[in-house]
Amino acid sequence: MNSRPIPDATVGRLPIYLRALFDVLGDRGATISSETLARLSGVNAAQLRKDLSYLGTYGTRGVGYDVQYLMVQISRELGLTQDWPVAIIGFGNLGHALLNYKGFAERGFHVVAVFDTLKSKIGEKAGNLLVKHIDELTDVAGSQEIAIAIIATPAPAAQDVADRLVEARITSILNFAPCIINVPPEVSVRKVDLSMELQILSFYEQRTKESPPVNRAIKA
Amino acid sequence: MNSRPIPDATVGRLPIYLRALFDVLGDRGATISSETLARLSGVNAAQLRKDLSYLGTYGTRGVGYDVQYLMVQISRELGLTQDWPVAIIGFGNLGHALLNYKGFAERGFHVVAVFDTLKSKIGEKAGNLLVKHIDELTDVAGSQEIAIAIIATPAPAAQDVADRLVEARITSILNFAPCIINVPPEVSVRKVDLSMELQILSFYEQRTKESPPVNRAIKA
DNA sequence: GACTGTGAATAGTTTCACAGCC
DNA sequence: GGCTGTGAAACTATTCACAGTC
Repeated sequence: MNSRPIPDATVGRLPIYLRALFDVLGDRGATISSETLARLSGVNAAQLRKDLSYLGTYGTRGVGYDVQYLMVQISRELGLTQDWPVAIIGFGNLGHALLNYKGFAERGFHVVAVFDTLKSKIGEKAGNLLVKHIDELTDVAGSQEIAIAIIATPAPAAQDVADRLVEARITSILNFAPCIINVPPEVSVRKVDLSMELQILSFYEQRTKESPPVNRAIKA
Repeated sequence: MNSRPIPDATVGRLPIYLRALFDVLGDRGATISSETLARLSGVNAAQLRKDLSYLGTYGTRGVGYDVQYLMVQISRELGLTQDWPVAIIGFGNLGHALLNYKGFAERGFHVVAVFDTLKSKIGEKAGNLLVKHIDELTDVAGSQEIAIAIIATPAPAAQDVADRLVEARITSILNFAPCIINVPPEVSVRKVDLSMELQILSFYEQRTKESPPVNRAIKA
């Protein structure tokens, strides 16, 4: 079965598989079994096979998956065969860290513009870019064909930034500000909330302290 | 129904509710309906009510939830009524951003130690702390009773750091390095992978470009 | 009348287990 | 024999719809 809808849960794991394949990438023509790739990815082998089966029939029974070929297929499915120009809004500590993060370029994400509102930051050097005022967003986004933006501002500014992003016809937003932003339904938002992750850890930490240490595999 | 197991999916949403309540926090005794709180949190009202019902019976029919009281209950459930000393391993860009992130302290997470391996970084100022060599991890973690650590190193160093954390009896790890780390089952790990989030956005972005713009609410 | 709490229904996800192919 | 692909089973999560309470 090859045709459409790939479950959201599967989509969320494809980048993990891709990373694992990248790490294991050896000779041309090397293959990997579902068992091995699953272990490297921290999932169950049956789940890995089912996930991959949504993309197509890329394995060979009795042999496994061709590493290179599988990487190409997953990349294509994720839309990583093209370059994605990305904008970062907010050039504080987090904005700096994101700009310098090597993992983006590896996957075809190129930061092509950095915006802020603070007078003091406008014109500052950001890698080989200059920080622009957010009023230039629509112009720059249009001319550079930016579809993806990263919000790295404080929470109070996030909704205003989101509104501007929507106006600039950006359709995918990664939000690091610790708040919910409202956007029209055709815009995709993903949220990374740093303190949220710690709170979830705190929950399980407390649990294991209360009762005798019991395994806790955490998901989602 | 009050007794135990709170679903993982619910635990993952409690911090969102807490954030929304915090934002709406007004007068003493103010109440909020499941409808309103759900909207602010970006979830369905029935789901919110079911989630809260796992914690106990904290609402009043015909009225809603007392904002302050509900915040206390959620905080208690998440283990946020105590302070959590936290260590950051890796003092690069991301380590800096995390150290300066205000959202942690708000929820009782206090960075009490920062480690690195680079000679040049040891002794450097990190807020009101000094960066220590990772060899001191076990000593410091023991004396400061650190239970939670954040890995903010490059990927190749992450597994070694994780092993040291386990040895230092740290039981909760937030991993920002783009790789899977192996730990014994009694240790909780959560992973934040920045480029993974962009890859998932890329998938949905590509989808909407292929077919006429269709709503895409993304979860997981 | 307004709004919560929750069984029942539905939808989605994971795991099992094995047929089918190399 | 080894390993994939996948129906069926088991489990988990979400949503509906309404009885119960203020």
